[in-house]
Amino acid sequence: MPLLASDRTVGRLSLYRRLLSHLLQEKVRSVFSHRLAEAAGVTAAQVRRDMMVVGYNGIPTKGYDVESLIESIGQFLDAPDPEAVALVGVGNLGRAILSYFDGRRPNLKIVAAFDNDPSKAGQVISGCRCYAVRQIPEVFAENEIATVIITVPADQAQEVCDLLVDAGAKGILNFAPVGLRVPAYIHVENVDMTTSLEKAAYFGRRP
Amino acid sequence: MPLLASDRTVGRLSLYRRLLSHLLQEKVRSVFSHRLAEAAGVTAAQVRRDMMVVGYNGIPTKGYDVESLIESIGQFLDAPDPEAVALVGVGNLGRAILSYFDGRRPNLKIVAAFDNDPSKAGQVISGCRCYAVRQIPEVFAENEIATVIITVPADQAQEVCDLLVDAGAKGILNFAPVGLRVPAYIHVENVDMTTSLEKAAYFGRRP
DNA sequence: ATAACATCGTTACATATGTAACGCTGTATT
DNA sequence: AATACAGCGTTACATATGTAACGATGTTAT
Ligand SMILES: NC(=O)c1ccc[n+]([C@@H]2O[C@H](COP(=O)([O-])OP(=O)(O)OC[C@H]3O[C@@H](n4cnc5c(N)ncnc54)[C@H](O)[C@@H]3O)[C@@H](O)[C@H]2O)c1
Ligand SMILES: NC(=O)c1ccc[n+]([C@@H]2O[C@H](COP(=O)([O-])OP(=O)(O)OC[C@H]3O[C@@H](n4cnc5c(N)ncnc54)[C@H](O)[C@@H]3O)[C@@H](O)[C@H]2O)c1
Repeated sequence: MPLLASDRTVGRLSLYRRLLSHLLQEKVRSVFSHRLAEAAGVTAAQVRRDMMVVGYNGIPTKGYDVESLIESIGQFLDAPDPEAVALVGVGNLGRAILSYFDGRRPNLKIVAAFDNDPSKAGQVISGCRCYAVRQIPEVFAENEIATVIITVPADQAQEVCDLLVDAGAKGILNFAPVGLRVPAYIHVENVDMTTSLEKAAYFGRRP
Repeated sequence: MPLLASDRTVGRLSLYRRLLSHLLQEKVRSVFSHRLAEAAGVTAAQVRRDMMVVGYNGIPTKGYDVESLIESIGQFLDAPDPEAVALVGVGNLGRAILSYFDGRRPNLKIVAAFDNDPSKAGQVISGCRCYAVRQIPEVFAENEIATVIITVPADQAQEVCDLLVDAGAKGILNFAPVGLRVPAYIHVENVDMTTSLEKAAYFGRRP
């Protein structure tokens, strides 16, 4: 299993897996690179090339076996054991995300939420328990949390980020519209909705 | 003003503008490519190259004038007149987005929200009026809406998308985890949070 | 005034990413 | 059993994107 996979490739693999899961729900057993490509919005060659990365082999005239391909992508993308995820900032967006991920990916489950609003502590929102910010170190240690989601106001994001890194976070999904300063070994994935909306408007205008 | 700008370039320009706005709030008048690059997480050469695209010229030893650079990027990215945006699906995520964009970008304002839940129609949420789905054509025509945000459940997204395209949408920001089928001249910008979270986890694990 | 210097704009180069071509493989059909 | 063929894996190619190098330029200090 090669350890090399580009950012883009990982993104597509994640997408393929979701599409394959839908197919499985519809009792589809096998799929050709063409069809998977069409659903993902890429070329068939791209799909086949991505399969090389995960080391999965299809069968000519049969295509890919949906179930075992999901399994293979999982082995490549996921950690060996289910992973615990934490979210910080139980506001409008944070609550929406908690409800969205509730029960969605068993291997990547949000098990703890943190907020500095005292009234949040102790609550259970969308199946996720809320804690005070000062409890981050202990909860992270108990659950071996390495992946976190930041949904606090922009002016609080860096401060919160530092706490999370100290507590052992390695991968950060950041929704605050600020560039976080982190050590080199930490990975930050930014979701920038303002930029996305401006891109939609720009390219919608100029085809 | 060249009409060529890659997806990535547009994304960075949008980011630069936000960073520059922050600088302006702090009364910073001018900025060097190095500092802007650092804040954006790119190289100084990248910043200078991007400035070529918008046709803006800085001054050696002075750098870029913050205020006029914001103006130039705006002329490049934005439509000549303020643009109206619509959102469909006033649920958990939709409401969070309405509150987030409320009064943020004057040139790109969410003026209408749509939902098929009758109790939503007539409400005003975060300064945005809600309508029934069947009112899409008239409201789009009245406000010349070309950019839309889709936050309906996945199994409703394609249907809603078709309505929006018929009503004149050109740029679509899609939060539903499905690949939308649209005519070639329509631009779809997907925000895929599941993929983003899986990427954060994957690259956090393997540096 | 002029020389020194930091930064800019631009061109040339390097890497990353995506596309297409091609031979191989396994199934189905006669 | 032989043959046709559709799809796969792989390699080679094309394009897109990012990085660095270099000469031009304007400001500041002597
Ligand atoms: N709402 C959206 O759709 C949206 C879209 C894009 C980006 N964002 C960004 O996401 C972040 C959250 O947005 P929101 O709309 O949910 O805001 P919000 O104000 O509704 O929620 C923020 C939450 O963070 C908590 N908080 C504040 N400081 C904290 C701290 N130091 N430690 C822990 N918790 C703290 C608050 O108590 C609150 O519950 C912001 O940075 C915003 O810019 C939001
Ligand atoms: N909540 C999140 O953080 C999150 C994250 C990523 C993606 N998403 C995606 O965003 C979408 C919305 O998520 P949500 O959590 O807000 O769901 P939600 O159920 O809270 O909201 C959906 C809203 O859409 C409305 N709706 C349903 N069908 C409609 C139709 N045909 N026309 C108009 N309106 C319709 C519903 O009345 C409801 O108000 C989903 O596709 C979800 O997968 C959500």
